[in-house]
Amino acid sequence: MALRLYNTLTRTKDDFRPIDPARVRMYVCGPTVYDYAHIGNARPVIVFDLLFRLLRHVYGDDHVTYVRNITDVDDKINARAASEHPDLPLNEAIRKVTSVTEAQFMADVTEIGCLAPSAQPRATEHIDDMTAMIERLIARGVAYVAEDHVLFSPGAMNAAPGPRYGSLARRSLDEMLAGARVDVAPYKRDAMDFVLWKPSKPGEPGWPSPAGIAPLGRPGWHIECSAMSMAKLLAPWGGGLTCDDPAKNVFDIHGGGIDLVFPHHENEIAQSCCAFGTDVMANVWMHNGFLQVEGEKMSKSLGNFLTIRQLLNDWPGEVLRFNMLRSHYRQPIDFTLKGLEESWKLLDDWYGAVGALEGAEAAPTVVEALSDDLNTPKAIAEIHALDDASALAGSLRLMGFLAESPAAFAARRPRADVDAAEIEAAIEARLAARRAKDFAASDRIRDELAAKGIVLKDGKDPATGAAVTTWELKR
RNA sequence: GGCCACGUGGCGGAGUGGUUACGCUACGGAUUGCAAAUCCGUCUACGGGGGUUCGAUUCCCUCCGUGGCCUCCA
Repeated sequence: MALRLYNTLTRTKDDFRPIDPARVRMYVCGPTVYDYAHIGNARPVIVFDLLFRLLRHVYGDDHVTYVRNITDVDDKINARAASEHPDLPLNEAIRKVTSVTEAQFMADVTEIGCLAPSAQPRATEHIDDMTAMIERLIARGVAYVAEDHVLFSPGAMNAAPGPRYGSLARRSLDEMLAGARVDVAPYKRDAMDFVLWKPSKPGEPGWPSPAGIAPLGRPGWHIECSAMSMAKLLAPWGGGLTCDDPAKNVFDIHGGGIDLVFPHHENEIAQSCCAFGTDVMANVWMHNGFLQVEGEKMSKSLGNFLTIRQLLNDWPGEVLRFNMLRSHYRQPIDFTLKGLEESWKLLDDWYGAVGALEGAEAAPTVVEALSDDLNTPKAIAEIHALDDASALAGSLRLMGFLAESPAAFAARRPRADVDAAEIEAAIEARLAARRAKDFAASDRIRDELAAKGIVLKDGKDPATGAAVTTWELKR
């Protein structure tokens, strides 16, 4: 069954063929660890986790390498560290902020059903790779030193043969210049030049600079992904700066949010392609659409800024995950309470239908839907069409659901403020009244419980035929 | 201002140049002492206006609306 993926680079949906048929290599831009991740951040994490699971299903669990980086060098981290731990030396405060935030992120995404990537490199662990790459870019004439900065020149890149700057975003340099709104730093030769390395301010974290620059410095944002993808996805297979074979310096899939297309991914491509002499950095570029909350863009000023952690207080992680996958990953998504309720109901139904089935296989129809550029709405429709509990369980597991027992999932419904024994007693009294055909009393008891939000479900014991009543809290 | 997406029935949400996706809700039936739950069934759509076509929700143009990006912001 062919896997087809939409490629932002070509704007077409094509059959996916890994460079190494036995080894799929994927890189996804991960979080900047300065604060709780919000639900918008969760979208690419969930989407590419699903792709990771599908690739493992198709190619085998041990034949997919998924790298998701952690950005731990950033101005926002510095600012947060300074304001949160004013008593500590900045570097220590930064370590504290990044380690706490990273642990929180991992806990959050684990709870929404995401497998750990094969590797999660931190930017600070790959500074040497970045400076080596920067040296290479200078040597190749596409980067230059100015006032202790190192800048990449898209103009120089486009003056040479090879890939064009702007081909991912489909914008020419002229168009970008025409749209530029921001003041151009004086040390730049050209407005489009972007920073590879910059000097650290006093007190900021700093590392030995490349290109003979004396002061300590720190990397620009884009170079880290070029360096870390090289270290984790090229070097282990013979690629990297010491390899002069362009064919070994390309990996399969690069993913992230659609807002990263420009400038982040465009710049990554420029850096990696110029450093390695390749035409592409990765063969397939995948981008997930943007997320809104209750029809509005999420922002702190609107007061609708939802962190994953806040949502997990009220909703099971699988409900958040399902709600996210109800829309196709490239479409915009509107995250709403109504949608979460509906998602929870469906998961409840499925948990009930599946029971305690173990080790089931996914339905071919579901795998096929997912193989068509992760068409999750179609996959969900196919799940609805299944009449076999085993295929249902297998299909849901493939998508990262059913991680807990039906009982554990059912217990996630809030019922803290009700007295179960009291309700059971009322139910017994009602059953007695019904047996006595005292329906007025029976209905009164039911109404009283309903007023407390308790819904009764009448049934029969399949063996004895005796009346049995269960209850749950109204949603 | 420039560039780029998206706009489907009460709601969510796929898809397609001509034949009811699917789900939730609502409604009808079965069931029930009556309900709830369950099962069966039913209804409503393709933002506005032009164009191409035998035929467009699907292609093209335009307008409106929403959103994204435009050099360090996920």
